[in-house]
Amino acid sequence: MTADPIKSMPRKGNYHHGELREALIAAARQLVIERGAEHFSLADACRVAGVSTAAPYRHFRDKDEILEEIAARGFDLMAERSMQAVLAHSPGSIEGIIAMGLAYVRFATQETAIFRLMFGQNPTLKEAVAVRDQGHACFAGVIATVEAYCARHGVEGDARLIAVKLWTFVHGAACLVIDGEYDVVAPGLDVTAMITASAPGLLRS
Amino acid sequence: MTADPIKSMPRKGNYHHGELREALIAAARQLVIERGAEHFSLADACRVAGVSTAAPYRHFRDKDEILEEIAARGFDLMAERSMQAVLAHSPGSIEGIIAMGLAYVRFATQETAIFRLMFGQNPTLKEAVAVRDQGHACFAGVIATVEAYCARHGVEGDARLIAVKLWTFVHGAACLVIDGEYDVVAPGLDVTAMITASAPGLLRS
DNA sequence: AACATATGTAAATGGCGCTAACTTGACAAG
DNA sequence: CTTGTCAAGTTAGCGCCATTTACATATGTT
Repeated sequence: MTADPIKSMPRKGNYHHGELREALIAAARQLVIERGAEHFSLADACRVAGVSTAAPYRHFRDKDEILEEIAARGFDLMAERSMQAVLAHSPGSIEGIIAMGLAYVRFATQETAIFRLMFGQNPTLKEAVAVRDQGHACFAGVIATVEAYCARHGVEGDARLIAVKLWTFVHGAACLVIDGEYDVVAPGLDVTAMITASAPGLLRS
Repeated sequence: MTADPIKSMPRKGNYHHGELREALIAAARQLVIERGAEHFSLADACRVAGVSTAAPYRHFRDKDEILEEIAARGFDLMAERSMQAVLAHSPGSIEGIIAMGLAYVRFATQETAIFRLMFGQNPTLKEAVAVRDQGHACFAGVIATVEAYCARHGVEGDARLIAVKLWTFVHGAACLVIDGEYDVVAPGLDVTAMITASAPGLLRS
């Protein structure tokens, strides 16, 4: 009775999964992407991972904690994509800053459900220290890039404030794009062009 | 047995409530404000209104429809507040435009849960025609105000594009403020000052 | 070999969204 | 005044979900 050929299918004969934590995160992430965070059920993730609905509670406090983990990794991914975009251009150039902003919006449109999870969906998620730290680390890259620009172009203003302005504009664009708000109000708007055109003005002071 | 003094308390002796639709919207709105849309349960709204959990289905398709109604009225309220802010200043002045932007952010901070409901919480909500229409009407006021400014100051650019830029910036600020993102990354940031300082640049082209 | 611990399961609880079938009250027609 | 109809309530129940409790099984240490 050790080997039940039916139940052993999802994990290969092991009573213990071995990597259930990662498997659950992967399953949950996929389900969030497919159906949105608000229609995500932990029970579904368990079915995908092939475990009982009680199993996650050996690895996570509750449903929210698994979402926090996904959000935190989302910040990682976004920081990585942004940095890749910056590094494709010469250091301290405005092209690098624009590329970073466009990467931000691209991330929001490509990983919409994750982006929504990262920003504001659930107020309790923001309390999570992990999420805050990742968000901070992600933004640190933006600051550094803007500081490089200011240094190279002799801008007198506070680099952090300029970075915050850029972030504000780009974040607003990302939110409005994924919500389809521009479609209602300004159909056919070229968001890329808008950001490219607005960047110099936002960097001026 | 016509008058049951116990059950008649919430509604005054009527088997039929009479204004249940409005009562449910009011109860739901209050609960959304208190606990956020994701922790709102229709059953709670029923308890507040003093009816059974099946009662709402005589007035709403499902839980989402009552949230749609609340979101749509949120756009009304926001449009009203924005217009009040504009009208406090001379027509076509930059002060009016700044006041409108600040009113937008103030709405987000004061009615955070409603604002979150209006923007992006639930993708299915956006499909609702009522919500789209209200959003459009709300933005129409912004366009008109910006057009008045452009006309008075001889700005050559497309008024609609300028309005979209302003909206983008202010929306980004509103989202980041209510998410507490500025606290993490730029503690003590004066959002009002940032918007006031950024407005002239955004209006330039 | 025996035990402790980590990690799984099954079963149960309580809440929710939603539906079906029944009931009540208001109102119009005769 | 009775009667029939319809809108708008109710109760009961289904299935799903999050979470907990008690139990079972691997794993690794001694």
